[in-house]
Amino acid sequence: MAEPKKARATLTIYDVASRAGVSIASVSRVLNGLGSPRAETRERVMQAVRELSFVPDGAARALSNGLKEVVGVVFRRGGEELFEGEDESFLYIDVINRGIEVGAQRRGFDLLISSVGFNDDNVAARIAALAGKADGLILHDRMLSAVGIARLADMVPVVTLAGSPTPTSLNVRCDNEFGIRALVRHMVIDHGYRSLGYVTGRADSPDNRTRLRAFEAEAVAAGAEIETGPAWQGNYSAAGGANVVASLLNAGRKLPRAILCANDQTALGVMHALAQRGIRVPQDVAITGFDDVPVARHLHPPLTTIRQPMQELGAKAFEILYSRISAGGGKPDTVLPVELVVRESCGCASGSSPASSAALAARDGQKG
Amino acid sequence: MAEPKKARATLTIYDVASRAGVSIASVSRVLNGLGSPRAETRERVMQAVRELSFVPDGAARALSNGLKEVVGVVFRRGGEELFEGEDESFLYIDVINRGIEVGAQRRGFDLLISSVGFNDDNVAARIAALAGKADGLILHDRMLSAVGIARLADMVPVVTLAGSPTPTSLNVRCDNEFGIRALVRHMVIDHGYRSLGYVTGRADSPDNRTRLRAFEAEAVAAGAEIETGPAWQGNYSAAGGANVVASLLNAGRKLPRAILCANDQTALGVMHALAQRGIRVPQDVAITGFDDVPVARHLHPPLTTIRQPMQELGAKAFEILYSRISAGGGKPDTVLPVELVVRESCGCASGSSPASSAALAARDGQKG
DNA sequence: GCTGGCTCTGTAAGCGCTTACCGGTAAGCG
DNA sequence: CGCTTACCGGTAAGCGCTTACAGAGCCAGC
Repeated sequence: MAEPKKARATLTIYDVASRAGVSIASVSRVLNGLGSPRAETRERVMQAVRELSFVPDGAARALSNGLKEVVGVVFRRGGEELFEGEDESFLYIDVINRGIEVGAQRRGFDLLISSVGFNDDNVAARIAALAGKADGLILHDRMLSAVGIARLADMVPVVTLAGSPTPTSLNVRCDNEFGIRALVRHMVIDHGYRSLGYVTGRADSPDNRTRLRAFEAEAVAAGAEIETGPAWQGNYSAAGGANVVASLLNAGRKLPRAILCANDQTALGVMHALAQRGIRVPQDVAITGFDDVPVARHLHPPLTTIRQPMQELGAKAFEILYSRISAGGGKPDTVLPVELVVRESCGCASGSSPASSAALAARDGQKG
Repeated sequence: MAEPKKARATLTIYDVASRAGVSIASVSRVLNGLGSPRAETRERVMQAVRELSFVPDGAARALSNGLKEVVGVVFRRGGEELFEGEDESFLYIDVINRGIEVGAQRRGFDLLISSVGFNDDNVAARIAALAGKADGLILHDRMLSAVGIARLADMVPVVTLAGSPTPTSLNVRCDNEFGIRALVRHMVIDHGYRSLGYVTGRADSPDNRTRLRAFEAEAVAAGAEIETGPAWQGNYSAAGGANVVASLLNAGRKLPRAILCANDQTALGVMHALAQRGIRVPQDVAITGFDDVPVARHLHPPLTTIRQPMQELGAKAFEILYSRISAGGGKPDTVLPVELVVRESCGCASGSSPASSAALAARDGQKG
């Protein structure tokens, strides 16, 4: 305590070395557990490190060994008109990020995150700046055009989420098609609903297109009537979902018996709009989501949805990026399985068994 | 397009310089907008940069000018037994982080985030590693002991959230006391509830102690009966809240007319437990939260709570850290105002005016 | 026509770390 | 007892950038 506090004039490995009476090389070796320093040497270094509260500078380290141990993560922040002024839009993004973090920590990496506003101007510049600070980038859905991604991947390893691989970037996604098919089968075969609607996500999302196509194909195959088209265009936000219902109703259209939503947030908005008109879920209209975000189970009624292993998705994305960083190469497109989560918004009773012929059939279909 | 792709053998400023036919100093100056390069020089550099897809290395830059433009953010991830196996626990943390990010972006900083599991062993080491990669750290509530924080602040500028300043670290927090007082007054004076319970947060949280004290003081002042004690000990998680209610009920205790919860997550758990027992909110028991997390308005009934300007809290924390980084010094303890948000869980009717004598009185009390 | 003063550009010295390489010391062997 | 072998530890050369300093043109003025 008599120790006069070292002035905040950056402490370096030289300070530690001189205090311990050894060379900087020894300090470095002790700190990194390399070589085989004598016990005494090690102890003196550790002692000095403790006394000085020394932490090696990450930038210098990175510069020296060419590895920053940082992965950049870019995602889109709210942006479009917000539902009741709030930003629930980042719910699922955060779950994925958590997964990335879990994977990263296993390798001593940290996450450098940067969210992009919907109408930020200098997006490319910001992402480039981030790229300079990281060893690789993970891009959430819809961050950049395919060209933009390809260009970016020229500078730094890139993994996209729920997108498509480019010649230089890798991609990880969930099995959307299977999920939608399971949902449609549950609604049509298990519940016997004959008319289905589908509120889409943003038109520019690959995931969205895949889901819509799967919906149409499976519904037709199951012999149900479907409603789609411009009136059913949502945008992955709760506000988008609410809008679709409001417009449909205002136009005097009759709602189908069941409405599948492109994601849980959309379902949230749809249910909200339905509740405002006094339409009951699932008695009048059954609703399903997609994602299984944390709040899905807390809705009234609890939302039947497709669970994407989002945390795993993030962890996988990191692993792929990591192996690309350290070894190069890597599988261009990785698909993760999804799972039907039956709750009550589809019309199933609380606590009833979710095991259904349709779900199983869909699953078999996937396997076969 | 004939251009053979530069091999991924890190592109440097030298490559750009030789391609543009200028020196590396000129490249650097152009990239940073320093000096006054001739238009032709600038153009040639930019051209080369574009052609090569060059991005300057952040580590080298940081090493050279002593600024990484990175803030480390540390927070605690779920950890305790999770409510229905999910991690809603990071809801409010993410809002704060978003605020930090907004502040950071204004200064060209990015966020390096690292969450700490509840029983991770090497927490101090991980935080130290993070410190090495950042210019400063923002620590969420309950990350480290006061001693640990002080030690950390020896190495790097530190700002804590909802904690207390130490001789070397700064702190930013919300006005908990005012919030609790406003809530108590609303319940006792506006609604006339005579018996109040308070489900606490984690015992080791400064915020929690402040809130509990304010609750007791204000309730007594308002002439209400209060219930506290070990049976009311929560832990800021939904599971904690649910447990308190379950234990109380199992012990045959009668619940007070109104229950204030240490935060929204706790309230979520309490309401869930109440619903399972068939106890109605707010008819049988009124509930309030604290935080106003995004889902609070989507609960049934919508949750009356205290809105903490969490995003602003984050932004403020960054600004304070930034000025500390660039200028040193800084206000040790910053307090942000909070606001009563009246919804329905307290017993107010949907859409009724929140303006109340109690809230205003409490506000006046604060001003005076 | 030559010099002083400007402007722009290049050279080189670090920033704090890792690590290849080499020298010194001690132990092992003939 | 002298030389080899092994083992530690120290010296110094970068990693890719910024920037102080100095040099090279160029114009204006005497």
